[in-house]
Amino acid sequence: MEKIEEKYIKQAEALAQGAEIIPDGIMGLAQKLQKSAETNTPLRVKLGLDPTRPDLHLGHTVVMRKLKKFQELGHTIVLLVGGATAMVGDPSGKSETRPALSKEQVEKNAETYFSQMSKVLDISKAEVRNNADWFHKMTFVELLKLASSTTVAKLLTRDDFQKRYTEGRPISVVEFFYPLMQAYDSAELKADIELGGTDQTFNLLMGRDVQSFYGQKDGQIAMMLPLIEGTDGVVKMSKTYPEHCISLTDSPKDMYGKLMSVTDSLMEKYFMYLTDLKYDKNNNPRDEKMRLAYEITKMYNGEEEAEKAQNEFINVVQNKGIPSDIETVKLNEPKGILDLIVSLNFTPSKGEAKRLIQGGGVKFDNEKISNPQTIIDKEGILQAGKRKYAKITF
RNA sequence: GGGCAGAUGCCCGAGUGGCUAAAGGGGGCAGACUGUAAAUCUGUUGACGUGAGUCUACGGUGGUUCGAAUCCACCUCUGCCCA
Repeated sequence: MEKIEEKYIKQAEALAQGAEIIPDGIMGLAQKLQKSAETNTPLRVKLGLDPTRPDLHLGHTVVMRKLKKFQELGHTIVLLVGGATAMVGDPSGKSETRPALSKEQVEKNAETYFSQMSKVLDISKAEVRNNADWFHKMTFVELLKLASSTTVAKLLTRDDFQKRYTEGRPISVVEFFYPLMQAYDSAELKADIELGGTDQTFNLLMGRDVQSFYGQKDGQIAMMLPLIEGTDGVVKMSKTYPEHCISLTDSPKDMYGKLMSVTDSLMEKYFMYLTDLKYDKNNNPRDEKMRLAYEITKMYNGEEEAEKAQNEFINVVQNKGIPSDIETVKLNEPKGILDLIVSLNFTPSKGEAKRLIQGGGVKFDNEKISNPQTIIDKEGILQAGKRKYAKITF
């Protein structure tokens, strides 16, 4: 390895913050950076996108924020839309083969993706590719060639394959192809760096192997970022568990609220990976969490919305007030409380509405309703649970 | 091709003829408390019905039985082993 200049090491250190890099850690990245500068060629930094469910959540932004740093240094961001891989589905243990998406659907989802991503990155400067372009016309013989680049033993070293194999759970052959496809993309794109979550380690490294199999000597390095846990603080934020996700398309109010419901112990991580702020453990944790929620809401919705969301939270949650934007429902005649709750979609069934009442979760004009037979025949504010309100008028 | 094991509610998982709308855990929802929608504790978690109760549900289809998630047959899917 040739001598690497100090400034590239510094740059690599800044870029690598919080990430794990294979091979050669920071030096591996520094080397890439130096070579890029010497040859005056921007690095090609790849990120794969799964177009099946285009909603981005805060977990995705960890990687996107990193990409942005590369972009700011003038490198090329290559966004790979997995139009073909979407048909396979990344092995996640419980995944099944996903339904094939039509070209139109993929494009539509990709659009949704980009509009959300542009809150973090400059999409117009990114190179966007779709692996359907090469996989859809790959011949079987070419596929065999790709398959010959690896072995079953090697694929089985991947954590979740190994786990499933030893536990006797199913592994579809098609899932075996997923890492190979992702790796082939890297060869096709001549990627220098590929970003992903730590769960992508195997796939990212496979990219190097496949690149060299196709004669690219200086293969990509893999940059892994930690997965952040969802609002429950246990399971990673993932589309598989939408209830724990904080989506970029959540309303500012929801985003703020969900952030406030994050387990305390997770705050430091959120600060580090989702914002440019630093967690101050000397502060009251609640105030720190409010600072966090405000900052992130601001990043994706602007200052004004963040302000509103915060005020709303203080009003509704901390002071147990009534939300400012509640729906007004006009009734023509008196209505039973159960029917009313269901018709407002506050609960999916009358049984559940009844349970909610029995649990003490329903109030009308701030008075607890305990009889499920109650008839609502006057104006007032109906509250079901802690988040659902409606103003009833006649 | 053959043998064995398995498929249960949102998820995991117990149950092997009536006491089972189905233990337990997770998650969800709610209540209490609090420094927050955190943590902790408690309750609740198929639908309809005020209620008694009725209906739907344990991979699918049939069958045995007064009665089946539980027994039988066939089918589908999955795993393991043998060839």
